[in-house]
Amino acid sequence: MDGGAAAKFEKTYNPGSVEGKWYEFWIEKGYFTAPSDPKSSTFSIVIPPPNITGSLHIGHALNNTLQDTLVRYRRMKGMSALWVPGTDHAGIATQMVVERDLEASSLTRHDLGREAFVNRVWQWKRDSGGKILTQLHRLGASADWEKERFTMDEGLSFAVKTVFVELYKQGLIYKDKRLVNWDPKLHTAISDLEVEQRKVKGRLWYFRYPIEDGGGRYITVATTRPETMLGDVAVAVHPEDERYSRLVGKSVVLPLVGRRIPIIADEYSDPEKGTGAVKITPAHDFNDFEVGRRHKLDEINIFDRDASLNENAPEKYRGLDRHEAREAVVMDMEKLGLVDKVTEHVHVVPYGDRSGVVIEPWLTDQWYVDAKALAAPAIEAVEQGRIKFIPERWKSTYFEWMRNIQPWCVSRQIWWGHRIPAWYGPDGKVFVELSEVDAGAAAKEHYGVDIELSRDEDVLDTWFSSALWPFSALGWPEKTSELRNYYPTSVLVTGFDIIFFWVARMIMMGLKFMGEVPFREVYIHGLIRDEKGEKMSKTKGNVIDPLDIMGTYGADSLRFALTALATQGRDIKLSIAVIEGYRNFMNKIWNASRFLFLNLGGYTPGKGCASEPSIVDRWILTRLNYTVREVESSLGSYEFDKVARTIYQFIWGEFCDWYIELVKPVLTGEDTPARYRTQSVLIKVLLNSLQLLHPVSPFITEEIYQRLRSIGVNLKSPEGGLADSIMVSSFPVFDESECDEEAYALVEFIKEIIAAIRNLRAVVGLHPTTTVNVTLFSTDEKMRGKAESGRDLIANLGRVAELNITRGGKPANAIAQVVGGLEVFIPVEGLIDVSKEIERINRELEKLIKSLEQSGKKLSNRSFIDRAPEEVVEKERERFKELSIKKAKLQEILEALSNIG
RNA sequence: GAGCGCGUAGCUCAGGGGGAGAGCGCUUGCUUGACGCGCAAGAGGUCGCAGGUUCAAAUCCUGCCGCGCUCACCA
Repeated sequence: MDGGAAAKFEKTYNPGSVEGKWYEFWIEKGYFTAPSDPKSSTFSIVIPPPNITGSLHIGHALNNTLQDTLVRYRRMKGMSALWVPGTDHAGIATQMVVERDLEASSLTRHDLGREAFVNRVWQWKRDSGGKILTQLHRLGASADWEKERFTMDEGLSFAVKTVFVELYKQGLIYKDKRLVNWDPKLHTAISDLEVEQRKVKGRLWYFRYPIEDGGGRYITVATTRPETMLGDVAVAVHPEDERYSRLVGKSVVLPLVGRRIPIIADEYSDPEKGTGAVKITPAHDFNDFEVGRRHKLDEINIFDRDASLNENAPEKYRGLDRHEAREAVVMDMEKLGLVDKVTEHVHVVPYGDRSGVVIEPWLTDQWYVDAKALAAPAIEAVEQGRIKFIPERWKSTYFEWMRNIQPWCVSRQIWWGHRIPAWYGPDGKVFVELSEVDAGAAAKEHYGVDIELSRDEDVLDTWFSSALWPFSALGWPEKTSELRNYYPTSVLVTGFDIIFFWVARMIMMGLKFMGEVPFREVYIHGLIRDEKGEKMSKTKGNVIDPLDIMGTYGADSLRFALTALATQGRDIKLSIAVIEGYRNFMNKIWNASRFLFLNLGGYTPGKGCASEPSIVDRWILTRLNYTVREVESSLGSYEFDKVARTIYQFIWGEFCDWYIELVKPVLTGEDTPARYRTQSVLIKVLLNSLQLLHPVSPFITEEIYQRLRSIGVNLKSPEGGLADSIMVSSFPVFDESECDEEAYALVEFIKEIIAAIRNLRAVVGLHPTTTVNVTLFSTDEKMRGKAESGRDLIANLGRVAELNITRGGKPANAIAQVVGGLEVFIPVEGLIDVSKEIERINRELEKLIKSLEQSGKKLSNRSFIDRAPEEVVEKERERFKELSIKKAKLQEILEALSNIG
C-alpha cells in the first residue's frame, strides 16, 4: 500500500473528532443488543440504576467504565452479553426537585393536589429525567438501550405490586404502630439507613421532679431534650441502684404538666449515666418505647408531624415548634427552681440524610417488611459461596448488618413512588391486592356487599423497587426469555456505600422471588475522592466533572485512568495529572499506529510470509502472549488496576520502546522478505494490543482498527468471520506455541547490553547522535555467542560504530559496565571526570558487596542449606556466583580507571 | 463501644515469606525521520515502631503509635 491512509494520520490524537462517530456506528450495527435467544454462554449485568435527578459524576463514570469493560471483554470472548441500563425514580429526591420548581411559582404540591403533582413529576421526568443515560453514551457504555428500564415503568410497577401483595399474604409485610424515624421537614418516615448519626455539642439539663408526698424531696433526671418531658410517663431507676430503691413504687408529680407518674425499676436505666434516674418518654424515644411496653405505660405523643407541640401538651406550649418548646420548658423549669444544673454535653443526634433536619422518633402506623425472615436465606447464600464478594472482606460488612437486621419500614408519606396496594374498608379493615378491582372483590366477600374502599395514601421506599431490579428489569413476573437466559446475572458492580441499601436487599428479594441468587459475584469498587482524599462536593468546589474531562482528554483517557486506579482499596484519589498521563498514553498508541502506517510500504495484507521470524519477532510475540495471559487473568479476578498496568507496560514499555526501535532498520532496509515479515508482526502485535485495550478504551481502538481495515487488515469475529468492528472481534488467546523462552531471554540480555552502552555514553557525555566504538568482553564463549546474535541490534540502538566482541585484551583508557558475565567497554577520548566515575562505581560496588555478604551469610548457614527448598538454595548459589564475578569485574574496572586518572 | 481497612521513593499507589516496584514529580542531555502528550540517562526508600514465628519477614502473628471508614449510642 502507499502512504495514502497514513497521510491522514494527524500527529496528535484528537478524541473529540472520533468518539461520537463510533458510538453511533456501534448503535446502528446493533452491537449492544443482546441476543434474546443466545446460542453461546451468557454474561449479564444490570446497571446500578442511577437516580433520574442525577447527572453523570465521576463515581458513575468509574462504575460504568468497569461494567462496560467487563461486558465488552465477555462479548469479545464470544459470550452473549447483556447489560441492562435504566434509572431509578428516587422518590424523595425527585419529589423535592419538582417541589423546588413549584416554589418558583409560589406553589406547593398541596396546591396542585396529588394527581396533578404526580403528573407534573412525570412531565419533569420526560423533560429532564434520564439525562444521565445519554451522558453514559459519551462514556462509551455498551448497554443494551433497547432494554432500558425505569423503576416506575409499567412492568416494574407491576413487579412491585406483585411482590408487596405476595409478601403481605405470607405475613412478611405487615402494618404496625411503632416509633419510626420521622422527618419533620419532609413529613415522612424514613428507614434506619437514611438516618445520619452526627456528633454534636449539646447540653445536658438536670431537672428535679418533686416526689409525691415526699416532703419537698426530688428525684433528679438528666435530659438532652427538655421539651420531651411534657410526654414523660415514668422515671426509671436501676433495680439494684440502692440510691433509689426506697423510691421505687412512689410517684413524682411531673412539673409544668402536673401529671402523676410512677418511679419504676428497669434494667434499662444505667446507674453510671446522668443521675442514674432516667425520664421515660415512650412516644419519643426508642429505648423508652421498649421500657414503656414492658411496664404497660401510656404513650403520650406530644408532637404533630412538624414536630410542633400538639394538644397533648399543656396549653401554653401548644403550637410551639420543638426548639421554641425547649426554650420555654427550660425557662419555666428555671422559674420553678427545678433546674439542678446544666452541663455541656457531646452526644449523637440523628439527622435525615436528605432533609438535614433532626429526626424525631414519632409514633405512627407504617408498613414493615420482616427483614429478619428474608435475611436468613440471604446470609446462607453468601456463607455457602453462592454469591462471592470481591474483595472478600466486604462479606463481613454484609454479615454484620444482616445478622442484626431490623424490620424495614417501607412506607413513605410522599406522593412520588409506588403507591401501596392496600385498600381500607369503612371499619379500617385492610385489603391488600394487585388492583382496586381485586380489592373490591375481596371486600365484597368480606362484607357481603359492594362497599366503597379508600386506598392507602403512602408510597413505598424507592429501595423497595430497587431490590427487585435484577429480575424486574428482566421482565419479571412475566416469564420472559431475558429472565430465562440471563438470570441470575453474572456480577453486580457497585460501591461499598450501598451494600446495605441495595446489595443486601436485592439478595433477599432475588432469593425470595426467583428462588435463586440475583448475581453470582459482587464486585465492590472504591469511592472517588479528590487528590487530597476528600469527598468531592459542589460546595467544596473540588469536583472533577467527567463530562469536562472527556471533552478535554477524551473518554478513553478517563476510562483508562479510572481503570488504572480501580485497586481493591476503599478510596480512589483522582487528579487531573493522572488523567493527563493516560491521555499521553493514548497519544502514544496513536503515534505507534501512525508509525506503522508510515512504514507499510510494499505490504499487502493477507499475503503469506516467506521469512522466518527473527529473535526480536519471537521475543515480542512471547511478550505479547504473556501480556494476554496476564490481562485475561486480571480481568477474571477484577484486578482492574493490573489490567491497565499490564497493557500500559506492554504497549509503551515493550512494543514502542523496544520492538519498534529494534525493528526500524529492517523497515528501511533492503531485505524485502524480512521487511515484509516485520510489517506483519508489527500489525499483529498492534492489532492484539488494540484488542486488549478495547474493553477499557473503546474509541481509539476502534478508530485505529477501522483505519487498518481500510487498508485491508481485518480481525476475526468469535464466529470466524471478518469483524466489522473491533468490538465484535475475537479477544486474543494465550498461545503457548507462539512463546519462545530462549528468544525471550536472549533479547532481554541484549536489552541490558544496550542499556549499559547508553549508560556509559551518558557518563561520558556523548551527544545522542555521535557514534562510539564498543568492546564487549567475555571469556565465556556462549556469552559472546549471544552478544554476537544481537550484534546489529546492539550496534543500532547503542549508536555503535565498531562493535568488537572479544575474549582478547580489554581496552585501555575505557570505562566499563558489567552485564551478567559480560563487560561493556567504551573508550574514553578526551577528558572525562574520572573521579566522578570512580565514585559512581564505588557506590555500585558497595551495594554489591552488601548483597554479596548477605548471600554469603545465607549460604554458610547450615539450617538454610538443610531446610530451605533445594531450588531456593540453588538459586542463592547461582546468585552468589554472579555477584562474585560482577564484583571482581567491577574491581578490575576501578583499577583500570585509576590508571587513566 | 464494636467491626473493617490503611501506614512502601517528594506525591499517588501496586506488590507481598527467599534479589525493593510503577506512574507523576525532580536532575542531566537531546529538532534520534511515529510521538516534546516525546526520547535517553540518572538521583531518590533501615517498606510506621517494638516484639514473636521461621533457615529466611517489607510480606505471617501479637502489641503499640498514627490515619480513615462503617455500625451502634439524644440520660
